[in-house]
Amino acid sequence: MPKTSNLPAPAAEESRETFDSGLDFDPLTRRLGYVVRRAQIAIFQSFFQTMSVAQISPAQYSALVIIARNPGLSQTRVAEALAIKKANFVALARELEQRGFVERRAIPGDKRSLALHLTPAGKLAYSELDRLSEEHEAKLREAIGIEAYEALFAPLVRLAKVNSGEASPPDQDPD
Amino acid sequence: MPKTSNLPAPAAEESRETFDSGLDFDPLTRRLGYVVRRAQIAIFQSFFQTMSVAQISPAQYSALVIIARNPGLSQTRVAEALAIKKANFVALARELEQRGFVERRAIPGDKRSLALHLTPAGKLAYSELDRLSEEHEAKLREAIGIEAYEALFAPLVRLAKVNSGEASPPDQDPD
DNA sequence: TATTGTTATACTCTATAACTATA
DNA sequence: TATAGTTATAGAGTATAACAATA
Repeated sequence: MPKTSNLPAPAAEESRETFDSGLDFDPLTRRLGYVVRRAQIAIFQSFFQTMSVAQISPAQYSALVIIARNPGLSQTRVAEALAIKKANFVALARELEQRGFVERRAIPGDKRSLALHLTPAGKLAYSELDRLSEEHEAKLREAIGIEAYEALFAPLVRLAKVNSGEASPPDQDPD
Repeated sequence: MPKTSNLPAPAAEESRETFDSGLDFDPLTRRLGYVVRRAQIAIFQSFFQTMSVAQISPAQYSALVIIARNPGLSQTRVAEALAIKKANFVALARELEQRGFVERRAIPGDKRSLALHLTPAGKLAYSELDRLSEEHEAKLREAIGIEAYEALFAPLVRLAKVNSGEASPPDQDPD
């Protein structure tokens, strides 16, 4: 077992943590977008490693979660939930269907929509994916400590909603 | 306040903040990769809005910062610092050169390398970009509060280094 | 008219291989 | 042989427009 270093977090003060390569990253380490992007890339790489046995991408996994927890949604609704354009969700849904994880059922009321459900095989795969992804979370927790880990979610979710309402800055020139 | 335990416990309370659309996002809101990705997308969109007057992308901005703070680096070194493949950095560097922000100087010692420097126009543009990007940071700070904002950097930088050393998990089957 | 699923398409990012000129 | 800059290329991811079937 790797030693659980629960030292009181580095505290960030004046010696702000930076990236390797010994260069001056100064303003960048204070640009949240840059730091979040670098973290996201690293986390996805780590995710691919942990999930490699399951051959599942982050996007596929997120779609399976939404379908598993909200059975019967239409493709458009699932795409909206994931903030994916419905046109781009077609290939993703088809892939999941061809792998036998997802079924598209015709709906009585509306002949245009297709209701998405997990197949029995999909449910089985999903429970394994849930276990693997939780294993991945554990790796991330160990990397940064449980308090820091837990503290990240709320602010990041709020950041994800930045822009949600606003569209036009101070001075707009309509026309 | 959540008690600081380092139990492998799932903790995570019950009322975790989630995304809009009223659907059940349950495991996803506990998947750091998903939350970080959604935040990154929103922050970049916000960045594009704030920086629209300067017509600069996050990647271009990050390159300008590295060149401004570390004058004389070769293209390969700048690309490495930004975790961009040197092949993909060519177009980026060329764009910055054509806009008159960056100059590529031949080096006396090595005829292969090109040393990158900001031009006077580049330095002028950079100071304006610095102002605008700081303005953007202020928006993000206001969105989530300054304490949460400040607390994000250190753990995210550490997350960005996940994987940096390790390549093979516990059980590997070489060949 | 509006909406669902779909196709086609384009544009950006990213990853790999290979070339050239130097070293 | 190795390295810096470059080209070409292929693969993802994403965005828009448009279409047929249905509402």
